[in-house]
Amino acid sequence: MSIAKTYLPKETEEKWYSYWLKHDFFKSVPDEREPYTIVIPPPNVTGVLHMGHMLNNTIQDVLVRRARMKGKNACWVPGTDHASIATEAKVVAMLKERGISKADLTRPEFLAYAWEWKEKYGGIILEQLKKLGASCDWDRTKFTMDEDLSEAVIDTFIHLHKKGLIYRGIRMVNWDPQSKTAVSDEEVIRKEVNQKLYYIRYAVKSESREDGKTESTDAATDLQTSELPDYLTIATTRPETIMADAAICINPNDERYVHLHGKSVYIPLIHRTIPVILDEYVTMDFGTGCLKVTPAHDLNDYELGQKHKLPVIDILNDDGTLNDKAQILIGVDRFAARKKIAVLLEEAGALEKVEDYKSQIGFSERTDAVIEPKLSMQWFCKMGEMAKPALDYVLNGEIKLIPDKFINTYRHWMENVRDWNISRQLWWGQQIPAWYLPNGEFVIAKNAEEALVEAKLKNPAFTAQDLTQDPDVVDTWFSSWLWPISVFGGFKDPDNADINYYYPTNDLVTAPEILFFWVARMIMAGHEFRGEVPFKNVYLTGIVRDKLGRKMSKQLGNSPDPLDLIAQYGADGVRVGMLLCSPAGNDLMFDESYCKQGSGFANKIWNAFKLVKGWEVDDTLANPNSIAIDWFASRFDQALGQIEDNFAQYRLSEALMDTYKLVWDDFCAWYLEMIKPVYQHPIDRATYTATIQFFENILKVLHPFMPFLTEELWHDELFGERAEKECCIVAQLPVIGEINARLLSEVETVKEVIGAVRNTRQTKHIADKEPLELLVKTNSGINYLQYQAIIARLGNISRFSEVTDKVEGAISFLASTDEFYIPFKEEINPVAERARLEKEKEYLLGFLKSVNAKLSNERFMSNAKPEIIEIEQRKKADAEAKLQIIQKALDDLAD
RNA sequence: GGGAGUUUAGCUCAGCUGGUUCAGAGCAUCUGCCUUACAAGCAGAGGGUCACUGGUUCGAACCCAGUAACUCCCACCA
Repeated sequence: MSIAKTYLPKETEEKWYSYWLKHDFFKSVPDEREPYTIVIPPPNVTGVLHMGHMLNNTIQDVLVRRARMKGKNACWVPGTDHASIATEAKVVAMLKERGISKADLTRPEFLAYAWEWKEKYGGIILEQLKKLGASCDWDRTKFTMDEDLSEAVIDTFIHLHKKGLIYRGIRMVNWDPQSKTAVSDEEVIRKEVNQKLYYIRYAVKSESREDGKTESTDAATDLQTSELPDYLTIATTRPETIMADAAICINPNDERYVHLHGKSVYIPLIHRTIPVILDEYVTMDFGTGCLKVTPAHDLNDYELGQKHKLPVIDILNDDGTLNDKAQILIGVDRFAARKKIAVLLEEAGALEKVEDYKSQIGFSERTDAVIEPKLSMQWFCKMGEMAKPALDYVLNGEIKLIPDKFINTYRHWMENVRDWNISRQLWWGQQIPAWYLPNGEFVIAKNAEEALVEAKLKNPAFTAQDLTQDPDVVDTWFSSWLWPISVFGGFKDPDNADINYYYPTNDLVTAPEILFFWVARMIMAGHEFRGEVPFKNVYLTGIVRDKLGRKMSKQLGNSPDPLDLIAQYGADGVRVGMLLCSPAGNDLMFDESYCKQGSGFANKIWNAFKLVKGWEVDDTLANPNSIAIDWFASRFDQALGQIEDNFAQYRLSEALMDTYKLVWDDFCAWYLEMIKPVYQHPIDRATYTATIQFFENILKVLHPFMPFLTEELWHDELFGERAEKECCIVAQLPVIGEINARLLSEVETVKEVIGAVRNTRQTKHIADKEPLELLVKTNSGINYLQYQAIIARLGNISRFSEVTDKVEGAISFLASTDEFYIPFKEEINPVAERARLEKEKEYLLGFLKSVNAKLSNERFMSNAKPEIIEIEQRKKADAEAKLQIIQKALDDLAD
């Protein structure tokens, strides 16, 4: 049987993923083992896999697989989020393509289409995750609109309403005229936009002039012909809202406008009279110092209007067109109206000037439409009371944020939390369980029947026909905040075996941008509904950016297709690639070359396997490699400790790098080269057995990072017969053994010797093939003869022996404090040799000087810790010893 | 405007309580090797004013103050 020259991921991945599924390795049911639980941040059903998902799910899979291999009962619950706004938008678009308008459909008809869409496309992203190797318990797959999850949403709504935490109120909301729904503050993205600042003149009503002189109000309609043009000028970016003005506000301290106190002005074009009001809110040196107050279309104006009891005139329809209250341009879209009104104002002589102006504008995260501040009746959830315990969990460390720099951000947000607008003007989602009565009251109930019962308590005469359910649905986050509880059925049956076993979950892996609207709210829900935290650790991943630091997005087209990457580099290669550049909590500058490095690593392992696989064993041979075996055993355990430590601190990319170097450098470049038999020669049994054991342990350590390759190799006959269910995925990680520190350190010196020999070959142009002689004069006490075989093999040394005196006519170097000589026929250039030695001497003298400076410094000696002083003294002795050797060499050279 | 973070080699990042020859790793680069596992390889080498300025300390990449650049969050003047 011939082995492929390189690792071929494709068949391997398909084969083992279905094998794992077939044997239920991802499946978890409560048992006596310690649980390890992760609930997936449910991707939108509309979603397709992007690089952010790749990173996020790679990390989760690494954590889950590692937990499984540490003997825990690992459970990773997958699922999707119904994403009301995004999905409804997709469904509306799909219907439009089919020539159907949402407006022509009844709610049940629309929902039927939506479900049809969900069934067809909703599972795509989960299928894509399988390509990555995600070891989710697919039998537990949940959807935020599953019957039981929806029921939990309704029940919690009722519960919170009863507690007085949910209320209905008029609020200025962020209105998305495109999706015709309110969106939360967090879903509004502010961008700087080039705009125009329009300076508009409002004629002052003359009859209230203090001189008593009266003027026809008509005069104000035409400023150009007015004899005494008496007007004020306001600056606005939104001239189309002047018809909604309720007042003009000036600062009472503004001396320029004292004459306007108590006056009224005419709104241009429609000639409605509005008062001039005084409030210090107005900044005198901004614009003209006169502010138009438009309570219906600006949050601050609304508050100002409340304060001054101004009427609210809403001139916009839900779709952003002007309504009849505007009196003019009725039915025209707000942006078209802006242009038209500028022309009209110009014609009326009311437009003083137009300036370019930059300002921040809110855009809907989901539809990218310009957000319209709009007054509307909405449902709210009070946050203050719930935020307190949720903040405490994080501050007292019951929930750890990784990295912890996010604690400050979290606290800042929780201390300034605002009530949560939970209603959305959509159909896709859980409909708000509120029924309105003809008298304007409402009842909250689980369903229509119970609502009627409630209604009859108010008035027995009410019938089912009198009840109208609120058409809105709850915010998507109002279902996903329950996710860690609801996926385990913790609402329907709060004492069931699953929730008792798996909850609280262990780690949550998510993006920092949803720390507030998802993570914080899950913590609130956890406290409110179960009295405990929903998870213990929150690992916050970075944003995946391209090399130029731009966020990867569809719009920019700078995001590679993850499935293409997997096809090209293999899932293992991509997983390694993602982790190589992903420090926790920091953004990662992703570049495809990391995946290349990942697949190169897979190939390296594959080739190491090929080498070992090709060996023939001869049982009659003695074991010449016991030192190498002992060394690697210690080195492996040492690395295992570092890896464990890095995992404990969630430094996944560090843990991967430790593993990478262990495999590539220690195992392949050093160990295998030490023990590799000469071509076509057999190997002894002891070395062979030890090597296979090492390899097997390496596969285990690698498995969480590279599940497919490791599983593939694991089943090779090289590693012996395995029962069908004995898979790498469920193997137990090796336990750290005793580490021989002396051996590790001596081998480091031996490596140094080999490096020096190789370096000598390079600089003296001696071919690698040409064997050399090596002599050592030991000062350190290291018994180099022990390492003779290794040195001979890796340095291509034909004769290695110890000497007691300096060797003449040889190339020399120092390793530790030991002197090494390579007898070499080429005449040594005494000038160059002297220069080399002088350079080294100079360096050592400088070094010694700094050490001595410390040691002769009284304050150092009295302040520094004893172990530090001891180290310094050892450094001194070491340097002095080396100096002596070099000085002697220099002296000899002078002779 | 308020808050947080970042700044270390060409790139991506470590550097944990201030103290080891502490200035590191991987990638990239350069040089030499097509040595029977791997050229997706092997061996070797070069590369840094630790953003800047000052301070504390026996000692600073690390602590403090200030400055600059970049990033994110929050609020927002029409």
